[in-house]
Amino acid sequence: MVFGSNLLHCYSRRLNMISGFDYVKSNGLKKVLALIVDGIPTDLSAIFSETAKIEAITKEHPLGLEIMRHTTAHIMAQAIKELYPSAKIAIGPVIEDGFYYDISCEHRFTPDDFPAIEKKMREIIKADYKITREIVSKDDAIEFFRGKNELFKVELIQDLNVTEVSLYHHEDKFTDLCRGPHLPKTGMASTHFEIMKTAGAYWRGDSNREMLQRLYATSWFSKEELDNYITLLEEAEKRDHRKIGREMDLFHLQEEASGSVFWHPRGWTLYRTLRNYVRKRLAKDGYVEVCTPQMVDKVLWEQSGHWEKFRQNMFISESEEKTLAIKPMNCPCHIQIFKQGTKSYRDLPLRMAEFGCCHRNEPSGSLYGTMRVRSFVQDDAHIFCMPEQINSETKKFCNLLSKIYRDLGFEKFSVKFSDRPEKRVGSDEIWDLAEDLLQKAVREVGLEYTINKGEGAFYGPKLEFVLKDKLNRDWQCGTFQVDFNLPERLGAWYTGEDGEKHHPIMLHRAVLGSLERFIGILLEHYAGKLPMWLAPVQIVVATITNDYDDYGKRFYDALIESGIRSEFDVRAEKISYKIRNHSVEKVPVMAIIGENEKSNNTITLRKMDGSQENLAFDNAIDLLRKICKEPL
RNA sequence: GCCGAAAUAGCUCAGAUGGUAGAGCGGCUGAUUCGUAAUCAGUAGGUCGGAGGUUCGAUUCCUCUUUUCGGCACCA
Repeated sequence: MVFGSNLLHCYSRRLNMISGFDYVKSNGLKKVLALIVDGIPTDLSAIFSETAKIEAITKEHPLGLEIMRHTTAHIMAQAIKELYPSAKIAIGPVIEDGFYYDISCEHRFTPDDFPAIEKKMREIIKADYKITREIVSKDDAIEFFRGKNELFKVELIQDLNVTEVSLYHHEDKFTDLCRGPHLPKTGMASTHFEIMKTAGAYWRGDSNREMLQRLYATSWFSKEELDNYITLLEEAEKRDHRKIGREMDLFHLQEEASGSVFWHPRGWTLYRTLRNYVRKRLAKDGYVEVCTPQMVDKVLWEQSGHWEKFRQNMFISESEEKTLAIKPMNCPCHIQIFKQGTKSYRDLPLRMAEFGCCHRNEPSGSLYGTMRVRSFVQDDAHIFCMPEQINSETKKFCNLLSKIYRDLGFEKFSVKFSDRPEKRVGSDEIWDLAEDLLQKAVREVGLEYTINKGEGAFYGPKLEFVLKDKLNRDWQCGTFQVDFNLPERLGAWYTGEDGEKHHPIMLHRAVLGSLERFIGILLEHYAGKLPMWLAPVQIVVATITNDYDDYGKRFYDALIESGIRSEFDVRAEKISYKIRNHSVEKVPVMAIIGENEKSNNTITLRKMDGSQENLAFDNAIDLLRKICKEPL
């Protein structure tokens, strides 16, 4: 049993109650930020039964950092209120790596304001205000915040389904609505914080409501951790695919084609290499590849439901009397192919793939390099099958996906299982069956997964596959969706073993998602240093002086003959200049050719990390052929 | 789409209370022929994102607009 109020203090003896402070003191504990009492995170000021199960939260405890950051968020709000008394505070939660506070204020915050706010925060920490928790009735709390003109707080409390709420006071300087727990004193908050940026954010995440100013900040217990975090951000910035794409001359974007990528020769080589690799993997798994129209009459989109559900995102065109839409997805077209002729259960499963270019009119504010574009190609396929084939197709897909991710250098990925949403089509029996089969199949493959409750597509449950990159960032790429709906809407049938007509089940699936986005992920994951088989230029042959150009040419010709993507650098430059040049371009290997090589009929292969080996001419070719081979 | 910021040479960036712009790298030309991440010299690049307005004069001030960046919302 946990009580938040000090009013109970006087009864504590008689009821065998003890306060958190007493507990800490009597157990000789130090540097305790908060407690966990019978499993519930609690302030040190709390009073609880002597028999309660207690765990101390220190800096080392996972919750310690979170609680400290939360208190720091309150301190930031207090600082802002002191500097800008008219500011109204909304919410200030802890997030990964820090916290933010949403504020409504006449003053427009800019980074120039940060030092003053930070200074004020340090003053508040130094003043070491006591932080106390108070339980008040909902009505009192509403009255209190209304009196302070904190109308966001009033709205929050009104919407809470409780009779009492807890307030946190920084002595008489500042009060916030909060569930807690918090540090006992502002002085225990770390001074290793930094306000990072401002941004707009809708009140309660609703785009119809007021846009507030959000101040993001980070905070750590030690300077070292703060510095590490800043270094990590800098590292991420260096890996930015837009920057690397420019440096490696892979692609560009420009005003006149906002949201579409201009792929340069090197970028397109990477693109084709990736696509060909996936093609081969698909072929091995019994997929067939098709190509369907770019523009399709509105009528088809009306049948599929896209016209109703997805129209704002579609580019529309016209021709004579007809309204056409540029396809945002391939699925309706694949059903058209399925529908040609008659299909029997013997034709199933039919795995139909297409690297079709899709266009979606994404909101301008969401565009981001090649990661979020308006025109893109997915490694898309639809598997037409019978219900009893869902299990084996799921397993087959999961195996394919694991192989592809591993080949591309992603060892870790997680799986989310999204089950039936509230708004859905199809009977509960069908959903039971689909979820059951899908879940059973993932389990049989041996993949761990988490449940994403109610997040399935309206037509069926789905699996989502999330990659972890070298900076430990998550990227949702793969998807596997069970669809009972579209084949029916668009009139796809097959003749079953029973001689009756049935609608096939359609499995929508992609491993990489959009190739544009995936290439962005690859570039950031590898910081541009792509594995040999993906590198647009695999090797540059560089001579030390022009005296060795003939010998170098022989090697270069042999490389080209072997299908290795090579360039030949015979500029009258120093070898160190050439090495720097091609290192910046992230070419994985250079062949260095000078007197030593020519007179011994050898080649020196130098990797980007500086390591190198000297090999006989033919052995060098053999080695390069081997290491340039795609992993199939 | 919303809030905020930004847009100057191919890239990274500097600059002027309003008098038509500058550096480094890169490019080009020449010299250098060299052994592991920048050889030297010379030279050419700009409607200062676009359109209007104020002004004798605007890249600079104002308005609109496009795009980009950071978030929010969106991501069937």
